[in-house]
Amino acid sequence: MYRIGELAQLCEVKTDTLRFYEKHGLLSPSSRTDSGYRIYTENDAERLRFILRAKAVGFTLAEITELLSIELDKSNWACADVKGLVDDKLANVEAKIAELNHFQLSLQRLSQACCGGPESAEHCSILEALESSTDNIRCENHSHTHDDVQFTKNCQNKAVSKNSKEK
Amino acid sequence: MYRIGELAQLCEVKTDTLRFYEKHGLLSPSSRTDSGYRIYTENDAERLRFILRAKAVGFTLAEITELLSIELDKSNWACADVKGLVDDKLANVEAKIAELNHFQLSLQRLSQACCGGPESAEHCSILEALESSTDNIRCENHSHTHDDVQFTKNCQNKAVSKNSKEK
DNA sequence: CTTGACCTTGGATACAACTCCAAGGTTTAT
DNA sequence: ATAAACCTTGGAGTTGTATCCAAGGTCAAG
Repeated sequence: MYRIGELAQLCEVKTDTLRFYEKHGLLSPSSRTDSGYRIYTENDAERLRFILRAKAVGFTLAEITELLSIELDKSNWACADVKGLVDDKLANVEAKIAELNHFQLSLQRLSQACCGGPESAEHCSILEALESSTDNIRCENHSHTHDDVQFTKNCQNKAVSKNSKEK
Repeated sequence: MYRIGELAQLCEVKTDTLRFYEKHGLLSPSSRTDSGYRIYTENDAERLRFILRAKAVGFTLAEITELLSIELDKSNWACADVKGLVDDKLANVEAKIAELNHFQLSLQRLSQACCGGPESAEHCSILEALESSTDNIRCENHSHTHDDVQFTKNCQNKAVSKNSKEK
């Protein structure tokens, strides 16, 4: 039997979070003291751990609600139902990964095109790429020959001095 | 010169979005008609395209606000500043990818452990994994020998019938 | 009997990026 | 002159997941 603060500490969540889960139907205390304090059983703690594990693999609270309703009535559900939820989520996660991979690639290209040096950003390849089509990013070396003397000034060299934070 | 609806159509956003960007300081029309209609110039349209391109590589509106303030005052910023924003974002995106990859792996393991068949979920490996440590997921075949006769009933076989949706 | 740590409730706030609505004014086409 | 299509404003709603707050009740120690 735990009071809300005890369960919270045990599972490393905040009491607010437990009340939030209760309000949203994920986890209600099995009973209350006469004075109204929430009392959670070991069973409730297990349910909370179920929730937290499901969160840890990426499920949203809405999805966890579904999982919980299956969990409480297993015999009326098929493996197919459960696996369906997992596979839907997987597809969902993979779609997000694909989007982020796209962002990553674009950002890498932008980053590579820019010297990152202390020079004025007036001819920064990144800004230029954002000013026109994102597709054709060109290195600062040959993007602007506004000053032929500084031909190589804007690329590669200066970058080294600043980027000690690269792992 | 565009009215809000024209610019919206041109750039495939909603008029609400343009007003939203204005309210948040990203893009204001260069002028208004006597009756108060917003009037956007070609310059404004370019600025909008800048915003949309930045969004397309993953920047949030807050980050785009920074980019725009650099863009409007390039000579007082260095390439390092711009590249810094890109690299920060890149790190950010990569962190999210890492998290999602973790979700993906967990979900794949869960999915693989479950037959996905029409059998009762009473011994579903996915639910069992969520009931206890997420780490040791075992296939339904050997997870429960509560009924030796049905040893292979719960795995692999039935899955084929349902999963025609796998691409 | 007071202090401090705990608990209660309802409601507000936060983030991101819109999206929608109502009530009314303007423009354009017929 | 009137209907359709456009525009204005301020403000509310959405999704997801909490987090925080204020005003007050409860409990155990000293």
